[in-house]
Amino acid sequence: MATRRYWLVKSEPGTYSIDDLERDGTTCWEGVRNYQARNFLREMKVGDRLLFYHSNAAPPAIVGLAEVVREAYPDHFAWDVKSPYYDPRSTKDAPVWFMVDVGFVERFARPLPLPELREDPALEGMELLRRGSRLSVQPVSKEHFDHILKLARQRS
DNA sequence: GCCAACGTTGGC
DNA sequence: GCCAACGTTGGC
Repeated sequence: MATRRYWLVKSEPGTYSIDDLERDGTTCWEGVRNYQARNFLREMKVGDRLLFYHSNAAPPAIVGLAEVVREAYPDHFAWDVKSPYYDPRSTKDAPVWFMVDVGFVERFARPLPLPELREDPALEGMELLRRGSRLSVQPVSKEHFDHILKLARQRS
């Protein structure tokens, strides 16, 4: 069996929040329109863990945990002219964009705000913390992932 | 609301 | 292939 991998995915809470995922149980992760992020989506395996990050929030924060429940398949929103994610380059015969399905695992009792993460030497080198980092789907090392779970469970 | 950083587009 | 212009992301 392949080793489980770890990722971080961003979502604006006004668009889709961890509370929405908790309510829905599972959802399709549509709308990724960046090639590097897409390639990471396609590497995901069922059971991989996802840190759920709220971007454009005050403050931005890692707010919970999700898991991959279905591996990459074509993002049909790209075919829908009425969708904000419509992209005519993607066709049913040759899909360009993909999505996975994700399932709710937990909402952290203590969200981890970005400024706090930036100050943590144990997270040095994490993609999220790189200056100017905009990647909405990114791999996370096991060391960083484990540390973040530990932080989420600490009493403040 | 501002703007830095980044990815993409398209002229040449 | 270069690179300027543009649109978007996302922190602040």
